[in-house]
Amino acid sequence: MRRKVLDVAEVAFQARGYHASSLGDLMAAAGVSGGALHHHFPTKKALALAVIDERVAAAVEATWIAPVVAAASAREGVRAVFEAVAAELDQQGFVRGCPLNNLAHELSLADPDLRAALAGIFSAWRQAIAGKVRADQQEGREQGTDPERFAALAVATYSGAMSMAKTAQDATVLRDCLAALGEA
Amino acid sequence: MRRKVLDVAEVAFQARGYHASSLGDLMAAAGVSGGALHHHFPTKKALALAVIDERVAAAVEATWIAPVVAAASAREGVRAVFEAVAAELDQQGFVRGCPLNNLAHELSLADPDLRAALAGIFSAWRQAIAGKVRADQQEGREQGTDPERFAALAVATYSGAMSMAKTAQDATVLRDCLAALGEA
DNA sequence: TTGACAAAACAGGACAACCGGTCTGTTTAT
DNA sequence: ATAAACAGACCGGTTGTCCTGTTTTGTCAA
Repeated sequence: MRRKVLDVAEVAFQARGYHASSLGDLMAAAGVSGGALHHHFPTKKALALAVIDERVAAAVEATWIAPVVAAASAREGVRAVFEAVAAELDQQGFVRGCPLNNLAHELSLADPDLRAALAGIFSAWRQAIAGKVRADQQEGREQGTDPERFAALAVATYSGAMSMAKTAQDATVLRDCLAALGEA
Repeated sequence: MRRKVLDVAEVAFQARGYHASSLGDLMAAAGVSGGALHHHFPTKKALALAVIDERVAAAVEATWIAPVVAAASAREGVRAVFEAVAAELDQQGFVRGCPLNNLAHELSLADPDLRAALAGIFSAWRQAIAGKVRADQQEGREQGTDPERFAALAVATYSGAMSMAKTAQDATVLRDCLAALGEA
């Protein structure tokens, strides 16, 4: 039951946003009653926090952190993620946007607890990339690059490109940005 | 009257978002009645379209397009905008986010007309930057850069950095990204 | 294994507040 | 005199929270 609600909320929050997803819609989609929903998540905010902590964090880990950590280098990892996401969006034919950025945009100014949870995920993401750059430097694969700044640029570029791709419903901008990063 | 409503809606939509800004709140803040509001904007969506077409477009023009067009080069213009925005956010001590990206995130999947209006602003923004790069190339100030890709990267990086700055309530990431763009 | 009991999970109704849109009447501007 | 602008009431529907009652699950002792 709890998992059904989380599954449904994760999808709805990404596709429509938090405010535009009513508890009624989520209950109907998950096939649960008000009593059951409120037993597991006493308030709508509690549900959002659970989605952020359990689902959004996991999505960033799977889409970004794990591939970068496992890649031959940070640059190779970033390139691979951009390409994988662009290919996946092309195949889907629809761009729902980045789960983290979709919620971060909507909720960062709305609630400090939600903002803190979202900020924590951004921070972990950036630290993972910066950590990989440092490992690259120690092993001679990279030099002259500031790890924190590289990480900030990678996360910002991806976040912005996903926003643009969502508005344009076209994943080409991801490839354009990757090419421009390679050139610059 | 009409202008008061637009003023108030522009601020509320940026600060809280469209769905979390009720017409009641906007009316109270603008000091107008329901009759007056609906005379000028028959539906909430019409109000959002007006804010996008008249206020968001103007903000992107003032913050980005005009300075880049007037700069010595596209790269100099991009640098100057990042720095100016970072400085302004530091002075404000608060990050509300980019008016275009805030609404684009919330509304792109919610309504095709709103998405089209937002996409149009992104497109004009990118074209202005790409056009400046082309002018630079013709006058020998730039070479070997793909104008469209450079523009995509500049817009994406700024958009992503503003999202991150809003979540962190800290403008440092704008400077980090600018420095990383300079290095890369 | 069974029965008793408690806790957890679930169903679904009630509630006040809120929402955007519709509409009639009044005021203001031309 | 007429059109535009404005006031504010009304409406049905929606919303998240709160709550009581019922069902299911877990635990324990006999």
